[in-house]
Amino acid sequence: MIVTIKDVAKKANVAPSTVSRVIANSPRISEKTKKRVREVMEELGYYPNFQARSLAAKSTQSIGVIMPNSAYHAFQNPFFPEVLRGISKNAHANKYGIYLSTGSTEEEIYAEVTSMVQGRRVDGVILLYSRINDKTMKFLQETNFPFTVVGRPDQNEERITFVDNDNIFITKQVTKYLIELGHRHIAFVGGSLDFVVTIDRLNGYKLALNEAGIPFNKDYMVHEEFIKDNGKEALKSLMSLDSPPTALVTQDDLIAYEMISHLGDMNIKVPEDISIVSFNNLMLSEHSKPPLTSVDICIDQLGFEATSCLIEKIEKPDTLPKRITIPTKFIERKSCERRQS
Amino acid sequence: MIVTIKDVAKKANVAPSTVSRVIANSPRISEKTKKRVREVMEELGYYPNFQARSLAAKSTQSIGVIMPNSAYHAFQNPFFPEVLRGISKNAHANKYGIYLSTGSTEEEIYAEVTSMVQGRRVDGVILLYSRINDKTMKFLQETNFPFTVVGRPDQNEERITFVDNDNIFITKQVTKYLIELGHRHIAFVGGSLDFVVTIDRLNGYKLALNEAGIPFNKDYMVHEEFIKDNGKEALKSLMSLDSPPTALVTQDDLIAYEMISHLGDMNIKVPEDISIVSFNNLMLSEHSKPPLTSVDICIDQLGFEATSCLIEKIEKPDTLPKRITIPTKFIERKSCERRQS
DNA sequence: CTGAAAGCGCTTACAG
DNA sequence: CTGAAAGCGCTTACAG
Repeated sequence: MIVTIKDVAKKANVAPSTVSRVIANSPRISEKTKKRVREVMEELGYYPNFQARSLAAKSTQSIGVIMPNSAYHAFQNPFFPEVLRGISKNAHANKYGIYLSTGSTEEEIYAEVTSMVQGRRVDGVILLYSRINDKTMKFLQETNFPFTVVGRPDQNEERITFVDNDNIFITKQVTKYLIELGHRHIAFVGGSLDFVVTIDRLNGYKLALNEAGIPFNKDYMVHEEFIKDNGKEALKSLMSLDSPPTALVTQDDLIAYEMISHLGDMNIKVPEDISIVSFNNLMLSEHSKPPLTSVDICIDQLGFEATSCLIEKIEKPDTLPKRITIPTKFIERKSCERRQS
Repeated sequence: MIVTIKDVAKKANVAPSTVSRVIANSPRISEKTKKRVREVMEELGYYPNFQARSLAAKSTQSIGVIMPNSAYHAFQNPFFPEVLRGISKNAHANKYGIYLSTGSTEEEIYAEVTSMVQGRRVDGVILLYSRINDKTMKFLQETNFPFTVVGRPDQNEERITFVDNDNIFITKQVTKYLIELGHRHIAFVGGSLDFVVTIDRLNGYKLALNEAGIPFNKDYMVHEEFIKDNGKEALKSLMSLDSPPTALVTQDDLIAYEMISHLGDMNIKVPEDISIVSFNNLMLSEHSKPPLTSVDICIDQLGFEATSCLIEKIEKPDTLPKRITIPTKFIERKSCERRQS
């Protein structure tokens, strides 16, 4: 019923091992034999069985991609499909398949990853997030299983291969940009502090304030937890401070859109009354009202490079750990304005 | 080095077959033995090897998910992560893994699917799109491999299990809604006509016009091809017709956002000058300017149900083909207005 | 350049 | 309730 390597071997008058070598395109087989075997394969409609191959060769030719469970609106955030695109472009070119893990709690993710790794379902893993004190990452490190991270690990940075933007630097730049426009009351609207990306961006923001001699104001920090519950209320209390911010640094374009909408409801105009800079430069940001000034972090490149590093690690286990920094582009649009004093 | 079923068997003083039965939680093994074996598994850190299991049991416990290659902005469109969420929720609950295929051309997709199927890498396949005359779908049907479709197949509808909204009906409703607001010049801004979803929605639109005695005007049809190249120009020529439309039915919220942006540049106001209804009800549509009137098609439910059907088909091969229709919700917001005559 | 044989780590009739 | 044995479909030293 199912055509196996034996059927091909018999019909082509060779040994199964020869057929196997033809599949692998081994240079040790003569072109003549290869041709004949290939014809038979074609004729019989032979396809190699992945499981058998994996078991015998101890390589699955697939990589596990781990999504975070609770990043802000993860599943509606175009970040993930975009990074997947980068990953799959590269994986595909190298003949790797993608195994997707999407646990909905930290525990589920951990369980999925351990069984994926221990059960040898994949040859390596890409973590699409970096969270503080992450069990899953710790596990991967301890078992010495090939993995790479999109984002900066919070521990053992020097011993883990990862791909990231220079979040501290770019957030500093972006905050400086606002300061140079005359803003002094700048709020930071970020994701969860469980994620390293939030911490890094917050730090970049603080560095810029510090350099400009602007004191950091805790009331100017708004985090995911508040937004999720009730973004509007969070924003309202921010805007009713004694000296409300005249500019926002938001973690992600999606959050920026939401903020702009709420501000509109409160009759606060962007950029006339308040300036906004954001990150990710989603396709839509060009078309939002006003068009959003945003940092393009080259999401698909993050995925692409993480995949390169992983494949390298899988195929040459003694590859040294490295950090790859993906350059960013500041896209100036219309959501920021000079502060009238 | 790697702990196998044999190691466990030896240490627990049972046969490998017994260990295997414990893993499968066979009722034929005594609780006492199970307990002992499980303790040893724990102690040795045993994890079953997926490949070996798959090979012996002829079941991979994973499903292949096939993304389209060129749907409008597929990789920035939140439709896909959303549908993936529905799929993974269900797959996970049933102990299936997800194998993602993301070829970038139709040929690549076809090649990936055939090797996935013939190589027994997955037990079944979900197609996330339905395109006219699709080789891949034809292949799946001919090989009689378990698969389901998110969307309506263009051929052999009665013999394929699929999950869809009632696109014809809902687009008719939505067009009627515009007609009842007094609009007579209604344009249809759609995706590619290669996809059945576009055809269905276009037909619903035509039906509504027809019922209202409004002649169908070919100039009122704008398709993906034009938008992609230059959405602005496409819109400009639409709006500079002798009698430009006073309302748009757009295929997808993403397109709607883009149109609203371009219209803004042309000083045409939504909804004062032109009304827009759209589909998908993305998270953002609540926050767009104006908030978008859109049809919620329950994307994650599409994915969830498609997965149920597929798993049923995998586990009971004689399950009859069926169509499942996911109900939709019309979300009325502020992007439509009564036509002043 | 090719083949015979062992083995990858499981499952599953069959037998008792 | 448990075990011995064959087999899933490949790969890969080893030998010639």
